Amino acid sequence: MRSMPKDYKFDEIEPKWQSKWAEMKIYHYDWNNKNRESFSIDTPPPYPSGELHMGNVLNWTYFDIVARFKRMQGYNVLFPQGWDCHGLGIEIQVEKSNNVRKRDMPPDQFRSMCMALVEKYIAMMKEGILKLGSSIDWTTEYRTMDSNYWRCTQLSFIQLYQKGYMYQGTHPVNWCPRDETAIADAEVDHIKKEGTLHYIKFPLTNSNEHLLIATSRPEFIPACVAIKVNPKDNRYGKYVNKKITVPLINREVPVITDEAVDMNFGTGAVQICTYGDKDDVKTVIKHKLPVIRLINENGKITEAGGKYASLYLNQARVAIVADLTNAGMLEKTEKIQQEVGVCDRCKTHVEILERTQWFMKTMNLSETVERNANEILWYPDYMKNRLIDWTKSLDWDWVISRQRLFATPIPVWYCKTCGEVIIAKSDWVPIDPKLEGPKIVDCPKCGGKDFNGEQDVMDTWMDSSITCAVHAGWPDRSDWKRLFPASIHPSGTDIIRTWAYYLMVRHLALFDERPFNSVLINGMVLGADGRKMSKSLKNYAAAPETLAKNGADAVRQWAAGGGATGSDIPYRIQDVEYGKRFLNKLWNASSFANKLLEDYTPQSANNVELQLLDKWILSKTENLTKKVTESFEKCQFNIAVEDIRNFTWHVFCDYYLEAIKDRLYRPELHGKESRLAAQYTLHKILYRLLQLFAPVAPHITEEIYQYMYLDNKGYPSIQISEWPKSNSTLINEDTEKQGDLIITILGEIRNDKAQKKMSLNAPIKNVTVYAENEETAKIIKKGATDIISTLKIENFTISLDKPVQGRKIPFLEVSIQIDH
RNA sequence: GGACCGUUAGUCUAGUUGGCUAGGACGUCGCCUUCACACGGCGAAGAUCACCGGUUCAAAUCCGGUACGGUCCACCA
Repeated sequence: MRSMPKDYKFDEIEPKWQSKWAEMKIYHYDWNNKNRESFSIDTPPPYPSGELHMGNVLNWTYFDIVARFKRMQGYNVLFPQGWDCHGLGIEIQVEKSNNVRKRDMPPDQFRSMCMALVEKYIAMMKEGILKLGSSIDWTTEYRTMDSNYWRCTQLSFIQLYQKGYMYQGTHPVNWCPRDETAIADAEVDHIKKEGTLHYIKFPLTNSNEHLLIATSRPEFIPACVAIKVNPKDNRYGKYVNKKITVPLINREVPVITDEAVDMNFGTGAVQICTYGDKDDVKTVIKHKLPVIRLINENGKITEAGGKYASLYLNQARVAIVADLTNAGMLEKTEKIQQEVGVCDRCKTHVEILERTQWFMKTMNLSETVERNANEILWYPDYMKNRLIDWTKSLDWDWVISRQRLFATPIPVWYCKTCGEVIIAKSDWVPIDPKLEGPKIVDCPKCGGKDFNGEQDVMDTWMDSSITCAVHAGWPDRSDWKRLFPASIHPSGTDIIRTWAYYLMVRHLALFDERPFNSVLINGMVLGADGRKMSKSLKNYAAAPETLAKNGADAVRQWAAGGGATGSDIPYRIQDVEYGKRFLNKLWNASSFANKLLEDYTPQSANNVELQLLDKWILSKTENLTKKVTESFEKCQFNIAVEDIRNFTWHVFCDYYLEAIKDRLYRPELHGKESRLAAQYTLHKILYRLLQLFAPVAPHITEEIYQYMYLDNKGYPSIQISEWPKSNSTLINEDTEKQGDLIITILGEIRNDKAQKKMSLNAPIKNVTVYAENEETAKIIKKGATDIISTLKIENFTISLDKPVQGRKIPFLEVSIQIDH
């Protein structure tokens, strides 16, 4: 035991331990150790988008607590870290910051610009993760843009193709005209917007009558293939199966019926265009209507648009509305609130295009996904509904091809002669078919010798939805199943429908096994005002600044204790400051205890006779241990943190430490045995509190451990000390009740002093405690010295007579009379 | 429109198998410069636990309904 400095300096101690832990290699997963059970964390590979934000802080704190807790419990913990590099986000930022367009430059050059930006962002985020004290095994670090990761992603594509899960097809897909790529449903956001509903006359063919249809997208009139009405709509019965002439382009289309048509919206007559929205897609399939390709990849009208060809959609809209007005076909317009699909990266209005794409068959996995979602553990449980509901709501297979540059290539070629699809062999990957041909000479079908490499690349989620297998060592380690399925998969409420879902379908399809056995959900970080945290709302807190100012252990307490797991958590600086003050309290209490234990050796305290309050706090500590362990097991970090802090501060410091001071200072009065018992208890309790708090605040607990317990306990770090098991033989309800009685009496007398505006240190002349029965009197007697010495009482009497006056303690069988 | 979550003191929040005399933090007020800590201690005020009904000896907690807020999903062309 060494003496401790007066103040706790987090800015010196936290970095010190962060580097020492790395040197000690205590975070390594030990492949050679087969005795300890494995515990694997499916760490999310974050999208490098700049500096670490408070949302990351929340997530990384959650699963770092799990990692540290499990390590102390003796598990062989795998805590890897990767980076999800590819994607539109980076491409858009590179275009903006360099003022370039990716189509106007060599793809390789653009790719390297992307990689440079990603590396810059990774460095920023990594710094933040390190400063938070995350116990990551950095030897596992990977990037999805690395060739080795490409190999994994491409290999999984090949294997899924072989299993019949990957296919090429021509179907309508969501399309972002700005980014010129297909996107999946999960990448479409919906925003509320004011639109204009146009009431347009559609003349009945060979008649003077006309149908009035209402549409918010008149620009799609050239692609109108039908008009639909509700079969129950009496207004339109006579038009059904008749032909209508589409205005401006004079094409004849049928009037069809569909029960889905809302008779009360607009005019109850709807134009079906290919494709104005997803509903059109359904109608076209259902009624086998023809498809007119009105727009091309960048949102311009095609030849099919006649005189409007080569206009952008919004230009065509203006022209068409003008023409309709001139022709007297536009009856009126009105404003409506509508919700439109936009690209989640660039917020451009999403169109629907029919183009040949690669798909993964996911629809037939929905039931399996649902069953597995029900079988695994969710923290909190109700979050499973998010995945199940999403799975049930899907109606298209997953489109996995993208028309982009910064992504994993699809390892496929096409024979120039016969069009045969050549899928890469497993040992060809990683490979970029844009740069290299297939490793065969002749087309296996026609013998042709020329091939076109696939230009499309994979959806970023194709990279990140195999993390569970890759983390475990697939495809290179034969024993990767030791770590698969992952023990825990952390996910935010916002990415359940993407990451959790895609992980499920990919692994189920590839390995016929679910990827993880439990899911830990974090909510979103809100600003102090309860709204979503964002720079534009001015409620943004910068994580690096917060960490630098308050230290990781304080910020981690906010993350762990700021609210229930899974719920959104506002960022409150008061919570962080409270955490800081708690650390200060813990430090002071520890350095005080350290002083009181200077002459103490645990060996000397064998069979020491414990006093009531010693047994009392020992019993309470065992109960605390039980409760905290259970809370950590259930990922209820907020409950664990609150229990540990309240106990440490208010039970341990305010009562126990105060009560034993006199026994420690004056052995001549209380006896050496009593002093030793207090030291024994103090030594034991503080160690337990440090251990319980170590997963939440690893730095301060380590520092104190090193000063006070290293020699005695022998673990090089408290982080690998054995997690305490609650010792039920020390739990005694009677002892706790008796101790509580003493504490209550102490409190009452303190209260009396406070009301009389006395200093707590001021001596009291007489205190008489009236007990209602002998049993109570006996208990009070056991704690009498603690009461007397803590409160400086000169004459203390325990009486069995009924009191006439004095303080009556509610719910207890005593009352107190005090003279000062 | 559907699903899920929430509604607890001035503010934020805990309360997960019903036993609560509703816990904590911030803020407010009063007292205490007590030999670990004023980044402290002791205390006070402040809550009809959204509302209505039900089950129960007992409900913040379980059930049904209503209102308001949030999130996700689906939508009106």
